[in-house]
Amino acid sequence: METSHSGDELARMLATLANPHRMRVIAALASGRNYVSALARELGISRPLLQLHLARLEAAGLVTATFELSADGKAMKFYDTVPFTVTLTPQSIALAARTLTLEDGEKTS
Amino acid sequence: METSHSGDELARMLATLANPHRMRVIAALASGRNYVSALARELGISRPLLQLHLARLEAAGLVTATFELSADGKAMKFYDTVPFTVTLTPQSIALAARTLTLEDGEKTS
DNA sequence: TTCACCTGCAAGAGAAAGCTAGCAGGTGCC
DNA sequence: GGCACCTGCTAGCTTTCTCTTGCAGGTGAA
Repeated sequence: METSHSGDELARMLATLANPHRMRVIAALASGRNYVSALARELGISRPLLQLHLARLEAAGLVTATFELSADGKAMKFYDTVPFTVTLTPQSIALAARTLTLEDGEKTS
Repeated sequence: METSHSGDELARMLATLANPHRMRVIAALASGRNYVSALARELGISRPLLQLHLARLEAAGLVTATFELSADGKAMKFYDTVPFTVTLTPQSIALAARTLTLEDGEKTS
């Protein structure tokens, strides 16, 4: 399930993974799905902070969210990891760098 | 030449790679070593800026620097890429997350 | 109703990253 | 000397990231 990424996608993915909290979130979800509040308790961080990191992980395509109703009718948002495999080498980075957007005047249209 | 990294090392490596300029530096050096000023011209960025990024890349262990004297006696700093292979999966991240430092009271000594 | 649980959002402060401008040193060649 | 090239450093601004605090909504159970 290897995906070919554009340079910008790869950069955003790496920036997203390069954070201790988000690494721990991936680690926690890799051993089983969970919902936001329980995950916050498990990781020992505040729920708003976790939601911020989950939003970034989801934006980078590293986790997915599913809304479900618990047995007693509570609306709960479950998160899962998205399987991915990215191999980083000088060559793979050189390849991705070819498709990087010019941060300045990108749109020529 | 795969290295096993601590969680902190991996995080710093990812943070270092997650930058368009630094990706381009890796790309440029992957096709051949070069010295600072020439590399700055090739990439179209200012020399001080490039030096900043090179320092970060070197700190993350992704490039190495070698001081050499050119034929006409100029002191020139040549940079090379360090071969590396890092495979990123939810599992590998979960493994690295186990060795993450607690950003707060890390030293118990 | 009150409590315990679930969710979402946003303002504001503090910390870190990114970049420029400008200074310093050196060499060799005309 | 003056110019062209090489290197190194840093003060200071701007932008981005990170995190807390505090508010809003909802449900079911005692």
